[in-house]
Amino acid sequence: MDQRVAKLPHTSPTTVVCSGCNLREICLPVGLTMPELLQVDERMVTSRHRVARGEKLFQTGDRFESVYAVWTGFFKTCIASKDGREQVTGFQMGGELIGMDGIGTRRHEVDAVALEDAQVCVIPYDDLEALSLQINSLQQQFHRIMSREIVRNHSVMLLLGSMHAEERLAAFLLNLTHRLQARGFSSSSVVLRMSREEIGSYLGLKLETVSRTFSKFQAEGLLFVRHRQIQITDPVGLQQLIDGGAEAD
Amino acid sequence: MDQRVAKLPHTSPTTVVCSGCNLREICLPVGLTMPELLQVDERMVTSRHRVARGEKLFQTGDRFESVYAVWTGFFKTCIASKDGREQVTGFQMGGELIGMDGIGTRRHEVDAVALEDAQVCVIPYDDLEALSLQINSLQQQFHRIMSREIVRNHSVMLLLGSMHAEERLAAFLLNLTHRLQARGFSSSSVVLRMSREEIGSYLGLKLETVSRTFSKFQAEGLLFVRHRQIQITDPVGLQQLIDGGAEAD
DNA sequence: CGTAGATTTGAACGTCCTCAAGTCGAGTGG
DNA sequence: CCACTCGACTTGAGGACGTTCAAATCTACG
Repeated sequence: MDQRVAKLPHTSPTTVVCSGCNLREICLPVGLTMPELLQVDERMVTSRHRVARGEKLFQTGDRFESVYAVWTGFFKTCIASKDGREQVTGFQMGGELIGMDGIGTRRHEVDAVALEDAQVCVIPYDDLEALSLQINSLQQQFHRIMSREIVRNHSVMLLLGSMHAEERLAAFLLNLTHRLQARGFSSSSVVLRMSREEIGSYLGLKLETVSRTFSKFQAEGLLFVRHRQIQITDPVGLQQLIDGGAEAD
Repeated sequence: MDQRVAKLPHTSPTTVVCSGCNLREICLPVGLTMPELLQVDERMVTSRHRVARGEKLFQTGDRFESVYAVWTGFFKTCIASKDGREQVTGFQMGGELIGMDGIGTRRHEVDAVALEDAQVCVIPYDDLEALSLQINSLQQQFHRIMSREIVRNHSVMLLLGSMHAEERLAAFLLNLTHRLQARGFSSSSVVLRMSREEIGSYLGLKLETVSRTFSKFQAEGLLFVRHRQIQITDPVGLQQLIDGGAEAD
């Protein structure tokens, strides 16, 4: 459970090509021309790793060498303070980048755990930096991704700092469905890949509160819950819950 | 109050040189060699803006054109949701960069407000990108700064998601004093530049709770409070408050 | 010196947490 | 195939922490 997959012989030497990847329109190489894409294929030595459910892609303190693009599967990233507190800082799905936390210190500052069997593209950071110096639009895209990560963090702060339990869970669900929709999945039917406790950690709530809030949403006709299977029947209602939540202000 | 300073004729055409700046060791150009620094001076057209206390350097929705390095003064950045909720996402002091939120969308995603009369170095983003392509260590440094911003956000999430009021305020104060110390100021005597309400917004607490917690800290002999003047007498005690806060886990 | 805004403090309330018990479902071995 | 077991989830009751509402105090600044 605590052995790192990066050390296991899961690396596939198979030629990994961005140019032929179905995720290239939402992943790192968005906006690159075909010649640029081919350069990326050739010079950004990209291998793939498999990470089994429950295993870590990397953990806090590991030397930082690569960033990872999720190809298949689903991850969480989390930090733990000395005294055992854990905070989930994000959930990542296909086309999203993991590991940028390590650039600053050259050590990873979070744990990245696969919530289901997953595959990631390994992007050696030195190669990425080197190629960024030559492909203008790659540099731009990388900056955009980091910037969006910062903005995403801000909205989590807004959520944690000023929203009530119901608003947090509603915002979480809508964010999840929007991202799934962008990947061609149903926006109403979701199978959660994470436990109530992990959702709670991300949202700053206890698992019981998450569970209760799901039940309340169901009682109010906003969705159907059955364990990790969620059917959202009233996304507008969920959105209104968020928008109207601070009218008193 | 809501007019943007960027549009006012405050820009100083005075030659602004990173190579001669007292903050160059903690600001963007950390680690650059002198020749590289001179190139930055020459090609990263850097002017300065004055921003009066209470005025905005930029606000949400403004077109993104530059990032800003705080030279003097003190800022807050915050986001507002439609329904009037406000969340302070950070406080910035000398040597820290503001505006990276705008890279992703080419629009600023936060408001940046001066909490005291301030001066910032304007770093046109196109110039920064262009020069990053030529000065390897500038690119690296910029990536490091964005990465650290992400990591900082993570620790705010930990704070908001799993800490109690006292722990939050203790963590806030220690973070502030550490940053002031790195800039050569006393780490025990602090003049807060922000109101209780702004601290509360950052920490996900109401201003009354912030005030009460300050009073409690004083009663416990951790510090002296007198309005915005803070004397920290027991930083170790504050740190223990944070470290020991979740022993039950 | 007066006023507006910031801060402090008190009391009652509400949301979420804690603790606890019970339910459900997947995987396992008989 | 079914009973068993473990972990995940649900639900209830009581309590804690932080909020809300209110009033008093203080400071800065014109």
